[in-house]
Amino acid sequence: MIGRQGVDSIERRSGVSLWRQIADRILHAISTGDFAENAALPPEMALAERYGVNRHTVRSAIAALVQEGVLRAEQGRGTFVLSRKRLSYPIGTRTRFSTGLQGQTSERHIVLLASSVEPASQRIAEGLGLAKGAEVIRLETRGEADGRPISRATAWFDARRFTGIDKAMAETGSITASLSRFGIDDYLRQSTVLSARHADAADLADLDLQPGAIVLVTVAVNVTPDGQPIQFSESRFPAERIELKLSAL
Amino acid sequence: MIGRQGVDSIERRSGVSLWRQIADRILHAISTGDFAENAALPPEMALAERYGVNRHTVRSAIAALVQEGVLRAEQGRGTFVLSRKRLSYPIGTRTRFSTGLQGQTSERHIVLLASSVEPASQRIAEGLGLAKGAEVIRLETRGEADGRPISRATAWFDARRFTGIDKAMAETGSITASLSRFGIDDYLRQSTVLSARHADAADLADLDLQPGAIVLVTVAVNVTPDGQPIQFSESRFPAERIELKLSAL
DNA sequence: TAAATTTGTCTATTGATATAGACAACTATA
DNA sequence: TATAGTTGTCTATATCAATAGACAAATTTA
Repeated sequence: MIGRQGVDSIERRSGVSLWRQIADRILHAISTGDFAENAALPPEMALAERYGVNRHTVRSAIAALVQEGVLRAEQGRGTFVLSRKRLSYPIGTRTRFSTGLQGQTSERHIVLLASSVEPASQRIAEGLGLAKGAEVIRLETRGEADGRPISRATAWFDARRFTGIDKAMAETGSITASLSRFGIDDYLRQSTVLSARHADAADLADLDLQPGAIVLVTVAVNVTPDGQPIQFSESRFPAERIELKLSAL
Repeated sequence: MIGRQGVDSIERRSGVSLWRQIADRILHAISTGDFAENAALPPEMALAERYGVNRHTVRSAIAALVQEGVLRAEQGRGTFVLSRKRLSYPIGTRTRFSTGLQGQTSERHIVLLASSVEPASQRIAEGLGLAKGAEVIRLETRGEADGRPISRATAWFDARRFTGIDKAMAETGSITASLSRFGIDDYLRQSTVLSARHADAADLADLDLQPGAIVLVTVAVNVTPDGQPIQFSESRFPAERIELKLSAL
């Protein structure tokens, strides 16, 4: 063996408290199967030793995860991992919210949080092929699966072409269904740009996340089959609940 | 306008210190163009008011970003945004490290950090179509562009078929070139699964990141044109330096 | 040159974070 | 039914994070 193993220590005075770093590690260990679902976590003392911190610090991390609904602690018995797998959200040429999660969830839908008409910013105008400042309709939506928020999206449409899409969206709860009211029976994903950051205050509230949570961010343009841009969107996915599976684009 | 605007406050007693949250916001503002590159940031007092914190807290955030090389502070003049754009790393059917960043960087290469032979774990065996426990070669690599680390990858190959690929990698500094030594002139990306998390201690060191940094994680399988799996890999990209552009898969 | 603006440094205080130890409460098991 | 193992609660202490105010140092502007 050349080289070295992965270090397993935590960072002090980093701006991120130890209990949150340990909470993140426990979440990661659960997601990789290192800590099995429905099974007991190692005892607090063992975790404290493993991460090189005090037992009380581990307790803070566990308390946060209990609060988040990831763990359940039982006095005298142990602390148990509740089963909530990360959903795998497919991204491809025909990315659709509802169909992609079939088989993984029993229920899923989109909620329209807000809508407005506004002038297009530079990047949105570019994405939609409009002049900067042209009127666009903005839809703020939240995707939910089995009652848990799993996405938070902002979508923009040409206001002239898609007048009333906000109402259609509120009524149908589906982008696909709303677009079909405007004669668009098929659309493709032209481009997707992906990044990640800490959730901001609005995302924390909308996605029911704890401060410090990470969101995956996609910026995408959907087009008609003949290449006409119809939708520009930015979506945020909580990284602790969702992974993105890139299928044939 | 229905609904509400994005909240612009920060979270207290969240496990993430205010100065780090503000540092993240400033980074985000720079990446969205809200704070222009090569221009002065608003004065500390203005930022303190904007984020609802004390001037000293803003100073802590700025100090961290100066440390990271994002800002430069000059007494009496102001604090300036240095220009370091986020690179756009394309992911598609023919994802290649070097070619994808052409035009964005003047120099890029891969460094082999370590290699070893080990038995395949469950998920790696599945990915490569081998029996669990079969011998695989593991390569630990770092990708760099213009002298800055931009990726940290672990790749596994069937040890029987690719004996000596570690040496080839060390000599050529290229996965593509190494594979061609084994008669593989073309390969495709079969699948990519994407997630994000905080960088662990090893990533922090290897990618020259500050604690609390976020990494994008891709888990991918590369196959020959006839569908034979040849490489299983997990790559970490610093979210502050890289965004992933999903092109035609 | 004087005034205004902006970053840099210092002291002081408060609350959150982390460590340490002791013991209570509860559960499983020998 | 003891006993060992586990989580829950309490006190105490030290360090980090955040606020507050004052003033110095450097630069720009009137």
